[in-house]
Amino acid sequence: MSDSPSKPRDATVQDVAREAGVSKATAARVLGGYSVTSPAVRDKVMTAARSLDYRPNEVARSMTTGRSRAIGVVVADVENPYFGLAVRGISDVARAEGFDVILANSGEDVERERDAIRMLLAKRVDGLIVTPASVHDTEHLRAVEASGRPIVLLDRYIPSMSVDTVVADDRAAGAAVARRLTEAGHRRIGYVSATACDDPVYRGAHQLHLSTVRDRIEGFLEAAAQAGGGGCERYVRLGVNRLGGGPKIVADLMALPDRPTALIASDNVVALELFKALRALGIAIPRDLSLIAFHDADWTSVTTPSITVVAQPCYELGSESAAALVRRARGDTTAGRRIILQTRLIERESVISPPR
Amino acid sequence: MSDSPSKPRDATVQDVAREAGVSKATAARVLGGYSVTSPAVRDKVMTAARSLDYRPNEVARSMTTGRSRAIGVVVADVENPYFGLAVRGISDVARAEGFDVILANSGEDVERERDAIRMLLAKRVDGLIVTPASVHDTEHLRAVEASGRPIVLLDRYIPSMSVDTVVADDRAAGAAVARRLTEAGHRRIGYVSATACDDPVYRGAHQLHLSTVRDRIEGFLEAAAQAGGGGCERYVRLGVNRLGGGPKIVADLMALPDRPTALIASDNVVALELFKALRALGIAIPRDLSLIAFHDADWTSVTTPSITVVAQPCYELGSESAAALVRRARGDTTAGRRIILQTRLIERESVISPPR
DNA sequence: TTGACAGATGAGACCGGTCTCATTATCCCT
DNA sequence: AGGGATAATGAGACCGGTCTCATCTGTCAA
Repeated sequence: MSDSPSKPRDATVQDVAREAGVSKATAARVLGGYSVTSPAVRDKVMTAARSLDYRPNEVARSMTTGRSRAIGVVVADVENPYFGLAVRGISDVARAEGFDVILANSGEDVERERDAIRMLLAKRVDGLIVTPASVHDTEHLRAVEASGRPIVLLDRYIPSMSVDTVVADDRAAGAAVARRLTEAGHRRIGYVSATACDDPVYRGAHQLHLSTVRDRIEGFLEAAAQAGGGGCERYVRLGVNRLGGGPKIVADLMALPDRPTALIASDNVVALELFKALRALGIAIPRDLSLIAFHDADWTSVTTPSITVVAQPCYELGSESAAALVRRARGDTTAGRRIILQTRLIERESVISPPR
Repeated sequence: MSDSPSKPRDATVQDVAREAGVSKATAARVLGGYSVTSPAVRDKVMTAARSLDYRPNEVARSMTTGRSRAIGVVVADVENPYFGLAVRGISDVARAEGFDVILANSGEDVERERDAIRMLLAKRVDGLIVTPASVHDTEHLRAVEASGRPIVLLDRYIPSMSVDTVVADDRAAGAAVARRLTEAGHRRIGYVSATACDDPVYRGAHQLHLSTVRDRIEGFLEAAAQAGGGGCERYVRLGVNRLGGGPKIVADLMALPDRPTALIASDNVVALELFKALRALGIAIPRDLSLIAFHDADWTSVTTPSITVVAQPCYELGSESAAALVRRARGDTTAGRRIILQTRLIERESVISPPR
């Protein structure tokens, strides 16, 4: 129908070639910047290209080459600044290396993760960076590995996969937090995570489908036990979802006969939930209860009291994984490596000795 | 070199056709789900496809069709949860409508915005959603509009462009904030924005290259003046960057002979900066100074005092823009519309009457 | 002068889908 | 039984690049 106004079909190599009076092959050589051409021809072609406002069609280009100069990133939660920072790390490195970044969001859902990977592969990205939503549900990840397309795991490792993986030292971080608290005198320490789980009561590491959470809890429990804080398993709570659940879990913990004297929040969203719930119950931090949170979210320094946190190398997590992926995309076929970055405990005001 | 192990080149329509014993055209019909085929053939082809683990090559597909069933999103700052939420709104709608989302980050930088748009167009996305980094530097956006590819502006409008635009009612929001403060008795009200600017002193709306900031400030100044708070222009400060600058700007404002009795923060990052800087100076909120911030970031409810904020319809900003874009991609050619969503003031504890 | 050789260009196949058009098989009706 | 409409399939062009291979020209050494 009304197609007359906006039909100035994009200029193609062929069009440019005609305008410049050379063959399609020659024009392509100039425009694609490959092979050799004479300065005179180069000039003619570039002039023609400009006058026709030629823009290369990446789709056609990547169909023939099989490569797209793009890397796909599947992130667990775009809304979380934690991953936002990692994405910036990825973008910066990718850009510097000449790769575009295509970002997709899984929302911690394996189904959507699968979809996102399918789409990215269909778009023929040169490689994938994924924060796997589950250590258990991984055939789709293995399929990528098997297909020979590079894949890098970000933030969470999968024990049975040997692809490049960039993670924080979560076990050490969990242990460091436990030590900080036991040294302050705490023996009954709780751990609260957002990770969804059928059963909010901790029954063992096998329930956990994220390596980060699993490692942190194991590191914490082990270090706590060593320091005389055995049996903290009973203070581990899972599945604090964003839409509440915090108040109930906090109330439960606080109603225990031997209630914990310190709490560890697995990420900044959980920390916020705990903070609110504790305040609502009239439990003062740190007087009645000490608190340490994972992730140095900017706001944790501004609450009253400010919150002692584990700072994680988010940006580096991203930049290292991008660097690894680029190496692979360029042909590196050495064995997969696991890059483990260190965390850092930032002391603030939310930890003191337990009340007697 | 070591190419022997991972060379099982992906199966193509041709391969499936051969395996199923039909022509390439027929196999394509079945696999592409178009035209008509007999149930028997359909069966044979699907079986063959499964056995060969066929996956369609979207690149080839979109080369012939010219469409990619993907929409490109250029967001100003992935790290900002404000946009994170909007992205979720976009994703949800896009997904429901059968579109993939390709996300790119401009970091509020026009140059990167241009790059991102070039890349997305080269990938032949079916449409673009952009949060323009500047109202002034817009030829690349106009070029998209002129090319006939749908483009929707998100969060910020460009007065001279008539494409679909989804924004919050920033002018009304600015006015509402001003009224809230003047009704509490404030007459000297400051406004602090992160928007970069050559000159941190406000000289007029023309310096501002973001419609959001401009509208908010204009709405604020107008409403303040009406209520007897004229001359607040001198309390407007721009360019609080993330890496400090907050302390200096706050110190400057507080050193003025007639220092402001209330401050408005243009977004939650600025609010955080102000909060820290004020605390460092020993200025108590709300006793010495009232504070209202834009964006209901989750942490604003947990500070002491909690912060009165303007809640913005982030998710809806995203979902509406995606809906608009999908409409366009499906062929709607009616005139561009501007969709204006309302904000809401959430009362908390950071506003009281000014000290005498 | 001639032949080897490098540099520059052209012709055309190819990537993996979609889609048009022609052909064949099937069915229904008079 | 014959003819026209319809359904199902095949053959092959096409999208816009890349890339191989052949051709042509000019230079230089023998």
